[in-house]
Amino acid sequence: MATTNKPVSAEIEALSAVLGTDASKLLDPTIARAWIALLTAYGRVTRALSSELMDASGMSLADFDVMAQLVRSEEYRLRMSELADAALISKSGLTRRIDRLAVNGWVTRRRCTEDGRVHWATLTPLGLRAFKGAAPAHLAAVAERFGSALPASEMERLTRDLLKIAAKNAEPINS
Amino acid sequence: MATTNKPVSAEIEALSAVLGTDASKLLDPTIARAWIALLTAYGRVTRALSSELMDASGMSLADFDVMAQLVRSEEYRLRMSELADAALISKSGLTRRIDRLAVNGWVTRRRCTEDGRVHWATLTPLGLRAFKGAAPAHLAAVAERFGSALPASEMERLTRDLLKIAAKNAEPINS
DNA sequence: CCCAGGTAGTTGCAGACGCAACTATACCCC
DNA sequence: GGGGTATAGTTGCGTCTGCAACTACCTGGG
Repeated sequence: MATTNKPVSAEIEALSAVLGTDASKLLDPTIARAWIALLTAYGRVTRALSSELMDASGMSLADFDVMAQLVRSEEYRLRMSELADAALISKSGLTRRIDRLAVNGWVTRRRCTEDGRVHWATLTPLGLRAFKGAAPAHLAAVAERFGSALPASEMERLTRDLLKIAAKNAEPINS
Repeated sequence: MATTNKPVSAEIEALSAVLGTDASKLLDPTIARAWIALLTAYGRVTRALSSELMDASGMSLADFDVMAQLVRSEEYRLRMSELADAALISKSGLTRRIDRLAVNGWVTRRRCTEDGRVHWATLTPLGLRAFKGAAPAHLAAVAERFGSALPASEMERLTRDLLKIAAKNAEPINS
């Protein structure tokens, strides 16, 4: 990664000199710049959003994502594995995240009566209230930190491009 | 976050119903889609790159970034705090990362003779060799997973957009 | 029946991160 | 030149993560 103040192309030039071969043949400078820009933009925005959300609502970004998935689900509940896939985290990560949300009283975990292997994670009324309390400020922060940088048409183009990249890398997260 | 298979706009619709107010006034759906696309693209690409790099070279993505910063620095060395800023991690994170790299013999840490507070992290010849060994495959993977999704002109536009977003969120990482 | 094999979820473990408090050094100014 | 302040780096601590091994449960074939 590079800071914004230094020209990113220098990275490739330095690598070229060191690698003995022409590094720009290994990684086109245009691509390198874009990749570093993605890392930088992602890192800065998520860092800021995460600490703002935590300060305002005592909720991590990952908590918010998980609860958002439950909010948009029927009866506010999902099976553990569905939820893990939707929130893009590992099964074990979800187990412990639900533990923490359960301690707060925001989510319950109940074994399914029809299939004993399945557990339902369900948003509680308290959890729903917490989410409703957190969402406005968090969504406003996304709009401010991320959304306000580009006009709408450009934002749509950005979406298309990013989804193409995502599509190129569509692999399941849980084995 | 959402999976790719579900229409992202559903997220906003579901939130609207639940939040009681019109969620699209809190977060424009265009922005929401773009934000989720960014999270998804970032998550998938870095996850894949990270495990490929680790398997091939026993090096984490963060290790690679730190070593890349040293490679492009004069005399292959940087002060701890410069390096932390350049690699976008916290001071304490860097301290421990350098510990690990030092155990591998890839980096040394020496106190500066002129200013006793300063410590220089220096890439060793062994570290340089490890980096040279890892770089080609890793850079090729970046080109494949990230770079090949878009034509060059589009990639440049993407870079400009991402840098605008990064610029909107330019805050120092270390207090 | 019951056992083999598959699926859902949890747990042990090791690695990583950041914040805040701490140590060590330098600098400044009276 | 001694005390206050600023800077560089490390450490204690709590938290988060994923992988691999494990438990619990279901299901289908003999």
